[in-house]
Amino acid sequence: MGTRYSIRDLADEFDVTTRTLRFYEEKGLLSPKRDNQVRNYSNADRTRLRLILRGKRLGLTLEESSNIILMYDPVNQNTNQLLALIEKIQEKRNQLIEQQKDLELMLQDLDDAEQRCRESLKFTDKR
Amino acid sequence: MGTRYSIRDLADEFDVTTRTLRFYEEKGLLSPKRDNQVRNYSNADRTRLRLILRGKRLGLTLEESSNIILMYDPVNQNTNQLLALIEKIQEKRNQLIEQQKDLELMLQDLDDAEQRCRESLKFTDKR
DNA sequence: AATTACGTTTACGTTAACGTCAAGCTGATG
DNA sequence: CATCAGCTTGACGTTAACGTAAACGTAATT
Repeated sequence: MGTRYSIRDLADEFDVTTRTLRFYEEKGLLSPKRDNQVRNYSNADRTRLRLILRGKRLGLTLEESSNIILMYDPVNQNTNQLLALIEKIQEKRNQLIEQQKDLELMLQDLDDAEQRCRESLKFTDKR
Repeated sequence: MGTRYSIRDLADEFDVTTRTLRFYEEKGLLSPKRDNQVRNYSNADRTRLRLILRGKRLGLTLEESSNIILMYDPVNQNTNQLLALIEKIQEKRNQLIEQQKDLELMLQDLDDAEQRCRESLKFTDKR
C-alpha cells in the first residue's frame, strides 16, 4: 500500500496524455500532491481518474463525472444536504437506467442488422 | 402511412432546434425531400433522427452514429463488403457490451453511495 | 560540461456540435 | 396591401476537451 505514481505512470496505464492529466487537474478533477513542484499521484487519485474515464466512456462531460464523484463521499454534510444528495443520486441512476435501455435497443438493432447481412450473403453466394 | 413532417414537427417532437436538424443535414445524416425549397421529412428520416439521438445519449459522435446507421441497410453489396460489414457490426457490439459493463459498475457505485448517504443520515439524526 | 530525458507553466490552436445573428423569400391573415 | 409567422441560406460565435509548441528547471547519463 501507499503506492505512488508519476504523471507518466498514470498516463501510460490509462492510455491518456500527460496533457490530459494536467487538464483534469486544472479543472479540479484531480489534485495530486507535489514533490518539489512535481506531481505525485496517490491511489485515491488513480481511482478518481478511473471514474472520470469511465464517465467519459458513458458519454458524461467532465463536469458530470466531477459531480458524480462528489456524491461518492458524503462526509461532513447536514441532513438537508444529505437528502439533496440522495435525490441527485437517484436522478442520476434513473438517467443511467434510461441509457441502459437505449443501449439494449442498439444492441438489438445491431443483431438485426447482422441477420440481414447474413441473409444478403446467402443470395450473393447463390449466384 | 406516408406521414410527412415539417422541420418544426420533428424539432418539437424530439426536443431539438431546427438548427440542429439543418446541421445534421449539412453533415449528411439526414436528407429530407424538398417541396419548393422547404424541407419535408418522411418516416424514414424520422427514424434516422431517432437513431442519431439515441447514439448521442450513448456518447457516440455524429460520425459514429452515421456509420452505425449505414450498417442497418446492407443492400447492393458484394460478399467482401458484407463480410467487412459483419466485422464492423460485431466490433461495435463488443464496444457496447463493454459500455454495458461500465454502466453497471456506475450503477453499483451509485447504490453504494446512496447507502453511505443513508448511514450518514442515521448519525446526523442521532444528535 | 554537455546532452538526454522527463518534468513544469503559459499560451495559443483545433475540432465537434451546435447557437446566434442577418438578410431575404413566401404564404396566410387582418 | 401590409404585416406577420415561419421557412430558407450564409456566416460568424461559442464551449468542451484537449493538442501543440515554446521556454524553462532538474536529475541522470555520457
